[in-house]
Amino acid sequence: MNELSRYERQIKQAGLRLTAPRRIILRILEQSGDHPDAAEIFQRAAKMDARISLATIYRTMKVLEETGAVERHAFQGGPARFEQADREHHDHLIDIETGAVVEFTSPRIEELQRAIAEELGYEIVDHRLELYGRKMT
Amino acid sequence: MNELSRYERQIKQAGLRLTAPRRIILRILEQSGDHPDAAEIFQRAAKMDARISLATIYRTMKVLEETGAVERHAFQGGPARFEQADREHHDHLIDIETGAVVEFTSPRIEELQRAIAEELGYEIVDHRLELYGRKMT
DNA sequence: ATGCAAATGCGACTTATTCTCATTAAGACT
DNA sequence: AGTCTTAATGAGAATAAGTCGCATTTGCAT
Ligand SMILES: [Zn+2]
Ligand SMILES: [Zn+2]
Ligand SMILES: [Zn+2]
Ligand SMILES: [Zn+2]
Repeated sequence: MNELSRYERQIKQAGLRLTAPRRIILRILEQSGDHPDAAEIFQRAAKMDARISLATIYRTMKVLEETGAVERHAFQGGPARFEQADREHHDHLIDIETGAVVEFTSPRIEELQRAIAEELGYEIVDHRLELYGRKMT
Repeated sequence: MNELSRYERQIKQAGLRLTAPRRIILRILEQSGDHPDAAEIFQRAAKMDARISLATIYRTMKVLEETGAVERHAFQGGPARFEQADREHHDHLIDIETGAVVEFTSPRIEELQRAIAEELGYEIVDHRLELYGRKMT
């Protein structure tokens, strides 16, 4: 009866308990192709188990972030948004008209960032690159 | 007696009133070489005129942002931080140990961003590039 | 099956920011 | 200088996002 998902295994390996709320939240993240915020995850979770509380969503997101299972983004002003972390690193372009989030990667930008930081005597631990744009006609 | 600063002129040209609180806040921004948040600006302003309220700081920062006099940054988690907008565009590296903010520019990254957005069919309206790092030993 | 610590639910709290509304005061016009 | 109009302010209430304290529940090692 061990049908543990990649994420469920990650939880256990971190010495954490695989509780019902965590299972549900992990399932939601696996199924989401978007970048939901805590309130959205809460709503989706409520459909599977109405007992789950918003505080648990926040706590779980923090735990998942710490174990490396999810990534947290804080786009312009809005609440934190999350996505699974098992994908290749990418950055985001946000459509300022529709709010749509487009993902992209640029090895050259990544390398330039590294070089810039190094020149300043720093080692990059994390970075954020967000482009805000509007569709060209 | 018309010793209007660049910013004060900007305010008037936007059809806004040049009030005492606005003068004070503008002076503070002119003198700050750092990236203060609303609370810090409030404290500095209180030294010049104790009547000024925090709500006015927030309102004024919004107005100044709209008139293009200041730029708003939202670094990792913390409150919004501001700086004058009359400088050359630059991005930021934040020291995760000390909180220090180092500024840098990279024409190559800027150009790459433009090219990426264009390829995706977008025109960049704004962007954020923040590096979070720790000093190399 | 039992026990204990970890995790949860709930509400209170915090932090950052915005809003409401009565009062003040810029700036325009005598 | 005095008056008027209305934008801007101060003070505090309200809101939004997230965290915390604590009694209760529950995963899971024994
Ligand atoms: Zn990147
Ligand atoms: Zn993404
Ligand atoms: Zn830039
Ligand atoms: Zn700067």
